[in-house]
Amino acid sequence: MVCTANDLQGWKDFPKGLRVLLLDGDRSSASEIREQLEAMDYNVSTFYDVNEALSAISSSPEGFHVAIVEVSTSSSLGGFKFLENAKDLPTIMTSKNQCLNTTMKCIALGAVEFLSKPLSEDKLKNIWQHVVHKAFNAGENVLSESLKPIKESVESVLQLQTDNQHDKTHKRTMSIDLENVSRFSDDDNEQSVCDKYPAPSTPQLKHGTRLLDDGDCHEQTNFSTEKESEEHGGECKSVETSCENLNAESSPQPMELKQTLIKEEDFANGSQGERAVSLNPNMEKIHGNADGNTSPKKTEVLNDSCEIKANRKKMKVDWTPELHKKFVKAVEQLGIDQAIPSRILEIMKVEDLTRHNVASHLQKYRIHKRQSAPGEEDRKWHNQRDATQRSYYLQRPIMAYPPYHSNPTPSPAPIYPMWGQPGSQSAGVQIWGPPAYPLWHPTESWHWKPYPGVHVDAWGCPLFPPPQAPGFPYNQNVPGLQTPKAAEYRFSMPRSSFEHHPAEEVVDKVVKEAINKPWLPLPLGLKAPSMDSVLAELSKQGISSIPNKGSSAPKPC
DNA sequence: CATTGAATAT
DNA sequence: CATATTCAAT
Repeated sequence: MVCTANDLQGWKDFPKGLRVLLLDGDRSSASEIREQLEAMDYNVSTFYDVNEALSAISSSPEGFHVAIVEVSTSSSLGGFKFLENAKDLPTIMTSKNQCLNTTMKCIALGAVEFLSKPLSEDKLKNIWQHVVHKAFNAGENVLSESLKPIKESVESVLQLQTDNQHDKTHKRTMSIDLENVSRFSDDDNEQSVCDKYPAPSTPQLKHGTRLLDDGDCHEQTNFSTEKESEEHGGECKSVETSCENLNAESSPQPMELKQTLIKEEDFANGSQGERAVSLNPNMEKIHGNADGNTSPKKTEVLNDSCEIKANRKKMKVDWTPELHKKFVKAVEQLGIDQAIPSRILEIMKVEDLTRHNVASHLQKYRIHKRQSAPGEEDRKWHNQRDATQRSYYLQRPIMAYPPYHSNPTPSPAPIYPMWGQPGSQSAGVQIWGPPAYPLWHPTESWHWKPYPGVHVDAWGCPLFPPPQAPGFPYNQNVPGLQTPKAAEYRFSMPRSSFEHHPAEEVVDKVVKEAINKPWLPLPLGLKAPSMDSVLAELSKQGISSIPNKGSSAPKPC
């Protein structure tokens, strides 16, 4: 998306050669600034006198893209004069003393930005944005010749992005893209805003975006799944084309930000396709499905008409296969008992995913796990009929009621399906570890969108429980259908744990686990004792009264 | 007050 | 449907 190395690459050269008019009465200051600008490969023309600068502009209207003008208290006249006479040139005012009044006046007079001195590379590096902004927001008629090439350049870059974005992401990601874009913008802001005062080069961005949501900014979602995590930094730049220009005449009360909010719906709906906003009418995202499971990339452009931009509220998370994969991986890594949203989130490291997002997905994940036979490869997303019917079936054996729940009624209740398995990476051995639950293969089991399960139907159908272990919930795998891992498990597991008696310590562990976590299914095919039997056992032992909850469950002798 | 999982809404 | 949001319990 906006931030990939490639994209950035594309951007990198653009500002170079930008023609900057520098007007500063203080020679040393001027040369200092000039150096900084030139360090960024900007083409700087220095002037020490307003009139000279203005005449230069008039004699060469297309000679400059942007101006940086000093407006010191002493010679303020010059600065403002320039501002008033060079309205076609995006002008950035600078001053050593940042008095609010001066700042406001500058802005009111049409300055695109006010930067307090000393100027730093940080403050200067983004000045090109004003140029782009101008290029896109000025009416075609007003667009000076010098800006056209820039506009074209930008357009081509954007177009490029679009084209390049074949990677991943889904179709409906468009909306997300938008998200991204704005998000990045924000980032930019944050960065610049961070360093002390507001020296950001993109004032418009600020208002535009922020105010709107802060409240729920956490809800963001963007993913470029994978990679981006690495390239964070602050290199991403986004073009902002906000519409609210600072009008020269507006008086000192810039605080008036009225922005147009866009309802999420706009995005949601619009994102379907037409919503491309924009600069470039034809910008759109392109799907590319290189390899089966990757999805297309998103792309976004912002429109220049005054309405897009900001609202980046929370868009829906698109659980692409990649993302889901990460999710699953995390879940597996954590193991069933630790797979909680916050942890999963940590492991996934997908920026902007929220705990809520994960929780929600986790919920779905668990549900699916529950429904599909525990050990297999997923399958069936479709025959819900089957799924539903079977679900109870499958679950029942696995459930472990806490002892006091005697109620033998087949309620779908407290079952905790093992949708996640301890350690997928750890070979079979691990299985024996702590939780010691047999692995069934949760992970892949969950076939995500891309491919429908293979032998799906055949699979965990409750109707065809594995011959060998009707009562053994973990063994529902049907021989031919399992994945290699599953098969492996099948062979190794049964052997040690069933054909022979498991080692004592193993049993201990398992029992311990079972006691500590009564909500989990009992391992080893054990069934929870019925209340009656428990009571009976207790009375045998001379215990007639039950403590009532709190106190731990009766140990399975 | 933060997290979790389930229920419910969109 | 797939996600998000809300809710009740920890």
